[in-house]
Amino acid sequence: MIRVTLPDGSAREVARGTTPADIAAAIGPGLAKAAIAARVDGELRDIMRPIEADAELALVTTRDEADALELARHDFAHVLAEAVQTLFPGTQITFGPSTDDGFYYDVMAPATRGPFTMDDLPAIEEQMRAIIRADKPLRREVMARDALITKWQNAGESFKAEWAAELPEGEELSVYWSGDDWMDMCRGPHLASTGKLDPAAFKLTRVAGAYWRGDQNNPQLSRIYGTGWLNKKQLDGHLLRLEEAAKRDHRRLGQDMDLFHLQQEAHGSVFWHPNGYLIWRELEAYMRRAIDGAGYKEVKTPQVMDARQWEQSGHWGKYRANMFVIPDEVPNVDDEGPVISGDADWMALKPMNCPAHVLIFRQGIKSYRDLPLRIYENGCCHRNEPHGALHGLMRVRQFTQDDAHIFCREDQIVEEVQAFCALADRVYKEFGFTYSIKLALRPEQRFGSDADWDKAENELRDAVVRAGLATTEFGWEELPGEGAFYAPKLEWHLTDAIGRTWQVGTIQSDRVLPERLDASYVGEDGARHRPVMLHRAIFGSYERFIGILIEHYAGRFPVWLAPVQAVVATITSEADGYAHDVTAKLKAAGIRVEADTRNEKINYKVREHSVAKVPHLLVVGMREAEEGKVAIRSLGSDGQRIMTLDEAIDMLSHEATPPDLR
RNA sequence: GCUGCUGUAGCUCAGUGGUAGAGCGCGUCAUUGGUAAUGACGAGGUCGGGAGUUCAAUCCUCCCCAGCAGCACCA
Repeated sequence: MIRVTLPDGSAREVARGTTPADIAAAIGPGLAKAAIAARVDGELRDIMRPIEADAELALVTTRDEADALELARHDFAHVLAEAVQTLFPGTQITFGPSTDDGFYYDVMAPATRGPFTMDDLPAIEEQMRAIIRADKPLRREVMARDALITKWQNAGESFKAEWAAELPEGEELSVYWSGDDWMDMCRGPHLASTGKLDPAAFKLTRVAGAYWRGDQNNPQLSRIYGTGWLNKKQLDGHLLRLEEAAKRDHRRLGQDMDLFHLQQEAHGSVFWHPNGYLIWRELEAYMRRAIDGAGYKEVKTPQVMDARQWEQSGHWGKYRANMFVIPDEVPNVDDEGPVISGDADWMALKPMNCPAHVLIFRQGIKSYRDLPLRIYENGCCHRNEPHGALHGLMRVRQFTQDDAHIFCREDQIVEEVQAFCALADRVYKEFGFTYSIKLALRPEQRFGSDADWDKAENELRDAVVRAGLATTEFGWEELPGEGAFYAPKLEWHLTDAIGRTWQVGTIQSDRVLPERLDASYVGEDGARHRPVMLHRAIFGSYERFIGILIEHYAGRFPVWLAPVQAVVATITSEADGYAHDVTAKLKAAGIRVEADTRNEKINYKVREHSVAKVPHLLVVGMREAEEGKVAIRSLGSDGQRIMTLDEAIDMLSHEATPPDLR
């Protein structure tokens, strides 16, 4: 007999090999029906898996949503794989986990056909439903590793065989049977049968290529994605959320609101339209006020530098594949087009600003009294990114960073990092973001001794602790192996209005580049010392940050950022004169305002400016003209507020004031 | 860069082996209307680029470019 302790503290003596399902049945028929899995000593397990020793047992029901979703999604993935193999014999299966909103399975289509496409999905979905309706029991079986490898090899499942062969020798591996005719190697757990899944709670969403084991050098498989839930209501809710997110897509809003465009002749580089560039200019002005107040000096450095400079900084060796390289020569003017002689020196567009900032530091002789020296630049960089990586404003080939480098002494690092934490905190809050901070620790491939890394990691950790931000409330987390090769880094992850996260800000300490580029200062002792260089950014890049803001605000920018802050719209042409007066006064008060005196009905104008997300619409007809008032209709509200022109100017001026100036 | 899909008017999209169509937008005219689309008329496209098959290609084939989704990449 073994002793099983339940969450309420009660214990039961049961025969060895009793299953959680047996215990649920013994407790009551309601629980027997509701229980879908079990936690045995904290580990999630099949409800039909026998308990072999004394244990703490908690039965899992669909009310334990996180566990239930995880189980269901994992099962959906198995059902997907079974369906694909049933429909397309010869397909090899590989790996199929659950995801944040569903599941996927990577399969290798049989050689007789190409990769799977979207067109295959409806039939696969139908087959999955058939498997669910058949309510096939999911049975766990333990097999010897070697027997399993042989079995996979015989079945022509080379990927599965390869994988099993990498698991420790002599280990027993579990497989799961779906009925008696299909199995997959899997650690589990699973629901008791396919019928526990809701056939209306999943949808296959897309097909994409994915490399075997995530390695570019391996064969590419077909990854079939699905979204999976416990019931149809959850699925519908999820699909609705996806639609809502799609409406916020910055590429769509960028076009609708006439903010920017991209075109193939300059792919990966943004054409900013007047409306979009107004947002940029406001952000730039905001950031200048921020860095001026925080003791930074702004600089501007060359776009193109000689390759020798990049060799010295190390970029030529490590980063050249992503650099735009240009010959320093006058092109021929023959009809055939430019020919590169091969004799010219190479130059390159800067992919980063750091070396140029070190070169500024190196001009003249710096004293310890000059430190910390904080050099800021709205630095326009070019990086030749893999074409498949480009994405709207989020990943571009030309971008402008809010980039600064702080040159300081060892003993100033913690203080500087702490000050940066405070600055970043203020900025992110003023844009309405919450955030978490993560510390990316030393990677496998790195420069420097372990002692140096201990020191560098401690400095960053220390600063965040002292800033009081290293708490779970701020999502503090340490990420082993994620640091840069020369230094650990702190990362700021923003959470936007609909709960998505974006990594933007960063600060990292660097002792490598000052060494390579021979930056030094004269210390109190009269000797030369190496400064430490802190690389830091808050927006990350203007392009990406604006993209994030568009999605965060769903295009409804706060007034201070809105490209057009107000429109004065007339009801009849008799009010045109008054409308122009109002517009002129608002302009004089610094409001970005336009007059709409077109020959259109007020309904039309209201609709158009609402769709364009103009924050305030000032409607004027003869009534307002005679009384010197305006009727303000604000975005997001149906009503109107009648007020005098002076009151309106006060209100708009206040709202149009950037948060840091209020 | 890899796999798949897509590329037709400014935008969203139909469509056909015999040199193209809608809605919105744009222009003109009428209308002066009180809070989410007034009506009529009109202009506008060498159907992403190149090559091939064909009497004939926007449509079929091949190559290239770009976009989308995912993968890989993002010191």
